[in-house]
Amino acid sequence: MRIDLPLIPVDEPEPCAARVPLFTGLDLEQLRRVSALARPLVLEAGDALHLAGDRTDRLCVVHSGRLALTLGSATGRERVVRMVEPGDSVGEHEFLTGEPARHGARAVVATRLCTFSHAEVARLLAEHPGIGGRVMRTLAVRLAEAEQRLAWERQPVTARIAGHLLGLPALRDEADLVVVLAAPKKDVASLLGTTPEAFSRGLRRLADDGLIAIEGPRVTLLDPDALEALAAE
Amino acid sequence: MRIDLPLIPVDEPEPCAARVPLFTGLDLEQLRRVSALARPLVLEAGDALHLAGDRTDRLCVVHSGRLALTLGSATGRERVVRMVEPGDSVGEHEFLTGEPARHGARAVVATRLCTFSHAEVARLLAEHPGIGGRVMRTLAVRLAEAEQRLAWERQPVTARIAGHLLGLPALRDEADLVVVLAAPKKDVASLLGTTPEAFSRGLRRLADDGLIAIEGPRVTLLDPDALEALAAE
DNA sequence: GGTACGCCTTGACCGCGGTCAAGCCGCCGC
DNA sequence: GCGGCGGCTTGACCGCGGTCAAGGCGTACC
Repeated sequence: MRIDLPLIPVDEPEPCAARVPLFTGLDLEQLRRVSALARPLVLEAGDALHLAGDRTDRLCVVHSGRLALTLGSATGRERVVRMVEPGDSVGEHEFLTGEPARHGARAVVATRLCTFSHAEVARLLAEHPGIGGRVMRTLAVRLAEAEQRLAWERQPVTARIAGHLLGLPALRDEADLVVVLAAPKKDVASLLGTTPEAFSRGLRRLADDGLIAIEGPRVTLLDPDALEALAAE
Repeated sequence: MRIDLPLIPVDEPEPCAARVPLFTGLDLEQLRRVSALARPLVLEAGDALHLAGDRTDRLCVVHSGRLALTLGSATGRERVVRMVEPGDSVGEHEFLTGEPARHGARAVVATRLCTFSHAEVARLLAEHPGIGGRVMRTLAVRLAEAEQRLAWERQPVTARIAGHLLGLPALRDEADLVVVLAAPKKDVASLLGTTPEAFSRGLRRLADDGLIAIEGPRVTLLDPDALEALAAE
């Protein structure tokens, strides 16, 4: 279910655009003008932003929450290929190529975003050349991540899990590092290219071996070095 | 073994830069100036352009031949994650982020390329804003391809092979479509995320089922519809 | 010519992980 | 409360494909 309320008024002290890396470098006045173009959008966990094949004419920037981009055959066998984190954007491919969306995009937790029409983005790009450079860098980094995952696919599930856990933002809890899974386990499993069952068993094995401790979505990294060794194969 | 001869003199009727999509849109005079900056390079099959971790300060455009970009652990378990075809370039990530090369790059057939220093590329980007857009689009398309492959990884080997064959440029030979594998089979296997043995068996099964005929690297697509059905899962 | 090497194929084995099924649990609505 | 549902876990099964090994074949080099 979608709600179309302007959650982030443009006359807030900090314009919404200021929070997204895409627009760093713009001065305050420019940020206000950019923010004025944004149309806010709120998704609840499970809501679809769009489906694969949809025609979309908006570029979306995530402010809080998280989107899963899925790809797959019509017969339900879909896979999460990327997570869109706060500060990230989605829809560059459609903007740059004019094609319909190739991913499905679904909120895995409650998510707030701002959307910009393709025409507005094109104007922003023309007026502020620095933005183009940031788009390029973002795309290059995403490409590197996707290819990294391709190379990981051949490794055993436990190694992929270890690598994934190490890549999550970690909190210090006394002597231990604690991470929180960014999405329901079935989605994390899909992102890692496996099934919920195998993911569950993989976590289990790491816990049995004393490398981690599991409490729901919270995972304590008891032995980061051993996890590194596993992930590096 | 590398040879550093200027294979493509800058005073050729058609400047070398004219052949690469990156520079389409520049006029003849601009193309000549760009081409004057290029340093040509020739690789034989098997030669490495650079290894993972190398510091590189050049962006390379492939004129003919083909590069395999590999990623993987130090222990020899490397995987081909992308092929760089004529007209494509390699080194954008390093140019945009300043990091050392994350892929290894190796010629899978004899390959001619032109290289540009990062400083020259930066100047070209600043002077010709249109190039930036093409870089973005190229990166977006590569990203889409990488994510497509991620989604394919869960399918059986024969399905991935079918999809790969259908993606190759096809020649008409009388009533049949014929494609030629772009690299030694072991490299194609790696690109598809499997082993030479499984790839060989997969091709065999498709041939036994009458979908294709194999003559060395030449593959005749006897039943494209059935291949499509397989690839679509 | 002979030898050696790399690529490809085929065979045999077997283990990881996908699949199906059942059970548990928390959450939500009635 | 109760029932239903969806997410997660665990168990059992087994098939795909990874691995090791051997052999054929083309090619390069001496």
